[in-house]
Amino acid sequence: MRDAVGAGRPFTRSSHRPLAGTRLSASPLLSDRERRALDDIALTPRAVRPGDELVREGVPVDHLYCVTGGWALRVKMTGGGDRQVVGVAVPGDLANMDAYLFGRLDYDVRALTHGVVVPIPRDRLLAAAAEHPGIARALTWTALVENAVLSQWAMCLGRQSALQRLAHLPCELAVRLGTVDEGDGAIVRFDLPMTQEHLADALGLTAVHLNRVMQQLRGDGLIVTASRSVTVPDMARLRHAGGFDPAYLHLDGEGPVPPAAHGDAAPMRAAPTAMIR
Amino acid sequence: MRDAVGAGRPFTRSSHRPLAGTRLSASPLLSDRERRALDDIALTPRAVRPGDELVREGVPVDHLYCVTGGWALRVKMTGGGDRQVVGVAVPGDLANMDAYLFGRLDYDVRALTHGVVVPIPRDRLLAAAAEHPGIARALTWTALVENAVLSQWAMCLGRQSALQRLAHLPCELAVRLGTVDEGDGAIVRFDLPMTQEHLADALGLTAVHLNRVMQQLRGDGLIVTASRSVTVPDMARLRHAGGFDPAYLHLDGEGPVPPAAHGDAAPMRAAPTAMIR
DNA sequence: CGGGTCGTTGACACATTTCAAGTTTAGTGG
DNA sequence: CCACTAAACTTGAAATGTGTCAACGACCCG
Repeated sequence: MRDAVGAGRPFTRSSHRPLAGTRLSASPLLSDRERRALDDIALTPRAVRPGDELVREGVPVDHLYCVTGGWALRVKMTGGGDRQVVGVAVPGDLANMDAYLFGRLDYDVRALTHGVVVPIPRDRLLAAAAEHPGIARALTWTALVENAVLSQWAMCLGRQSALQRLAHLPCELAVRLGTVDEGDGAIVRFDLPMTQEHLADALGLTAVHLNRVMQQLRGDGLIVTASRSVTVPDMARLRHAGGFDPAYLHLDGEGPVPPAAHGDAAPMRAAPTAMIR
Repeated sequence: MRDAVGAGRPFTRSSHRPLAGTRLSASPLLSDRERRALDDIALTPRAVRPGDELVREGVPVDHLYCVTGGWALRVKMTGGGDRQVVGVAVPGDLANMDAYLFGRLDYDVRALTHGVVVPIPRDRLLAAAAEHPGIARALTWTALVENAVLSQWAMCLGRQSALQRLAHLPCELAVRLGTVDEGDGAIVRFDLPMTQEHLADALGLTAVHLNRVMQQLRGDGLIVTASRSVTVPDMARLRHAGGFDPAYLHLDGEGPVPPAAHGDAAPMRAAPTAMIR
């Protein structure tokens, strides 16, 4: 049984490599030189607290925020005031890629937990991408993966039952957190700082109904929930219940490019959650 | 009343500029030189017929397909065999951007109508993007817009009623087709070659229920449907019903970059549908 | 003219929402 | 460390939007 919280290599954040361990920086599409160039333009990490608004819909942003510790949520508001979570940023993720090319975003980003974000100035990133093709490529890769995740969410929202959706989400998160490798390991535990209301907002459900469905999942022994973490006794069974197939996450670097990667093309994995305080 | 079919400037496809009019090629992020480089690597246009499968889930692809005429749908299948449309490609769109960096895709792409696609070899595109920063940037832009659209769909699927979703879709399509500019013009008509079943699959509904909701929209005078086209008597009213705000489409080039664009940085607009046969 | 796709209807089942309490848990300040 | 308060989680009963099943009608193309 692996554990995303306690275990994992310690998350070293020498101030010279603020992006180390980050999904973007760990991309095999980057050369070491490019990786360094990225670290060079990153600003000094900033602590965030639960509920902090990193980005507000419609308000100009000129930084990309790379979440190196804690979680953040991307949220859209419907005209009627309903909330829909359209993205979850776990350690290693970019919270607002769109800021790379869009002046203003059409969603909010809020910190879900205490955490750390590394701001990356848009203009310097644009310059870096222009100079280093690998950076441009890694950014596109990131956008395309987000795309694939959103497509999957759309499929779940449109065509799966509440139970399937709720089963699907932890499967995805476990993989993205690096808690479980592609093979469906046995018993897995990880932090899940989302409240039931957050989960409902992500899955297009009511908090009330989500609660009931979650009880069902618990009753079936598919998940065990502690205070703010989940244990999955049998990953294979949960995956089956949620119709989960990790292919869409494109973890295997089955990319087209026999990458220009030389040096530390380490297998990508999210940095373990590094809370503040 | 503008009309996307009959009207519009004729779609000239001099074999030397196969991508002219395309969203990618029209990007203000491209210099003329880069635009030419794109055209140079494009292969000769290929005619497709309704139902043709451009891409199949899991099968390796090494071309991006730019739809220059007709429509194509991106479709994901659920484990239980249900269909979810996760993307609509109208003339000017890339049908399978992910092929740029992913070996295999996690969705199918099928031609919805007779049409024309311009294949772009992945490896040559990668090389071109490495050489021309503007191309890399335009590709990322494309991916980010797709992202924004998917987020919006997720919000609709998760939090809007059947009626709102059905009202929302034509609003989006009208804008993407260039049938209506940002301001909400008055009366608008355009081709909508999707069957009710396609629409249902896009909106996460049953064909039966979609039919009923559509009757409601018709009854309210919000849309008028002809054989395979829609007329929107009052765009503002339909937008209101669907909670549509075009901001997420990022049509206004409110980008960060006082672009390197010189020369024909024409306002982007989809090429009018150019059917074959 | 015929066959198949597409659209339309009706009656009914059911998943999910709504409303309106409770109960537990976590966070905060004394 | 306890008390207190707000946030999170549960529960029940009733309303409703959407799905299901099954059939029929209209249209288009060959």
